Amino acid sequence: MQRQKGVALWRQISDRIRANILAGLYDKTGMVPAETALAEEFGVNRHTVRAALAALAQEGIVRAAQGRGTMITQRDKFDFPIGRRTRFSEGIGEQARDLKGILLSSAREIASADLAKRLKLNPGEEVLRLDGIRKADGRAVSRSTMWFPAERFAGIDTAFAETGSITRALTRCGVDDYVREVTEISAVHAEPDDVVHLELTPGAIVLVTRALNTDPAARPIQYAVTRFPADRVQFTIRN
Amino acid sequence: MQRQKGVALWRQISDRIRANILAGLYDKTGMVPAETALAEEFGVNRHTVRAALAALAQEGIVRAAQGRGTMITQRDKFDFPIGRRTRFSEGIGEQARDLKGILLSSAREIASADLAKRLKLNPGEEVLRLDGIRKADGRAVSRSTMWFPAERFAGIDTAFAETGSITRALTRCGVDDYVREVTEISAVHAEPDDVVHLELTPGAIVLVTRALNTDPAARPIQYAVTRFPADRVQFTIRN
DNA sequence: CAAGATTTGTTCGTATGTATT
DNA sequence: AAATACATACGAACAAATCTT
Repeated sequence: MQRQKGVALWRQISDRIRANILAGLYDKTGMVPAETALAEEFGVNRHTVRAALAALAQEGIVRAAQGRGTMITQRDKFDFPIGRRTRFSEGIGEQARDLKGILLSSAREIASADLAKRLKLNPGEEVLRLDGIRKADGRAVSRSTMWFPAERFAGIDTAFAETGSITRALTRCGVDDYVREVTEISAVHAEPDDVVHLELTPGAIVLVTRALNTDPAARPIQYAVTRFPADRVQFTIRN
Repeated sequence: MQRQKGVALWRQISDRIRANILAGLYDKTGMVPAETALAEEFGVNRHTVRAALAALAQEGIVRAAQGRGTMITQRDKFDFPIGRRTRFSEGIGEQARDLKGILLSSAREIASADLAKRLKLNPGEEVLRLDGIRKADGRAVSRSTMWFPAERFAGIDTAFAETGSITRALTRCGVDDYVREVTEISAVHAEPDDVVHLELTPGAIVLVTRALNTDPAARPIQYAVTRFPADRVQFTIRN
């Protein structure tokens, strides 16, 4: 490896590996060669290769797994429209063949002060909390924690588990229509749980939405915090 | 430092430094002690401390500068509303005292195929490109590249430079009103230019919006790509 | 299933370069 | 000019997870 002055060695190596990936050099196995092999190839220390790979992992281009190797992870982005009629299934609908929601866990709990305010509940009232993930074509595209007023939506957990769709689960609870009142969007680094459920690398980016849905009478029916892998999802707001 | 089994040393140290920062231990100087000092304090190698600090820099909690030290950077988030009437100055308005837009550079160029389509221009028509940053209370909150049809908006570069506001610059060009047609939101890691202009750490998160504004007659007047530091900004969409 | 080989993850040591004070 | 502090790079060793034999 030639030492260009002013550019760190690991950066140069990172650029070359990225170029190799884009050129399809490793397409057969879908993996980057072992760190020791790359170190030898570029004539540098294994640490230097690791720094280069860490940068690529940051970009979401590769994903390292202990004992297995460093896999290449390149995929297209889903576009997720956000608006008054936002519905997950319809939004992703045409972009994926296989779409499913999976209920991870559910619980009945007392609403926190903040949550009670958002859902316009009285202090002490109970809510149903549902944790779930959504997959499109086998790839995890979101991870949600949702809260519903417990009294009105008893049984929505099983309805969601069976249908895999919030819209259909709400229909079973007598809500034929609902609208998205407000959506907040922010971005953070992936937490350990994100890494597991969304199949990300530590340090990857997660887009976070906090959304309130109401029924046609403007009564809050659901508050949801959803986390999306930023390398697989973007949002579109049409006005 | 006690070796908890199963948790990497640098992670434990990272957690302790973060706790120290949140506890206000370093508030006097606003800086973390030097790496060598931390290494001695925790009884580990300086590399291990560097790994811990790198993780905190990733989270946007600290920011290292060669030769100077590692500074603590914690701040509140601005909330940026997105909707049909989206205007930067009004959106941030009440959240900051001092707000200004700074023109970095401007150029007249031929619209790319993609851009011409978005602005509904004929192939070969020219556009004005403006690059600028916006600061709120002295902190950079966004970095934009904006394109305007060159013919209709001649002189908007100087108008923006003088007023520091797109809305006011457009008024000077005879556009009294405009609406946000569509906004795309995604998130990526900071590029070198982001690090410089938005005062970020490498690896920090940047929220990217791509927006199209039109005049009341639905004619496109501006296409803008804006990059926001995710640790300082979030978006809200009200429906 | 067990043992060994492979591959990434962590930690220490050491040295030198470069920017800032 | 000198001291300080972060940035980069190499070497060695062992741990942990995974795969192969």
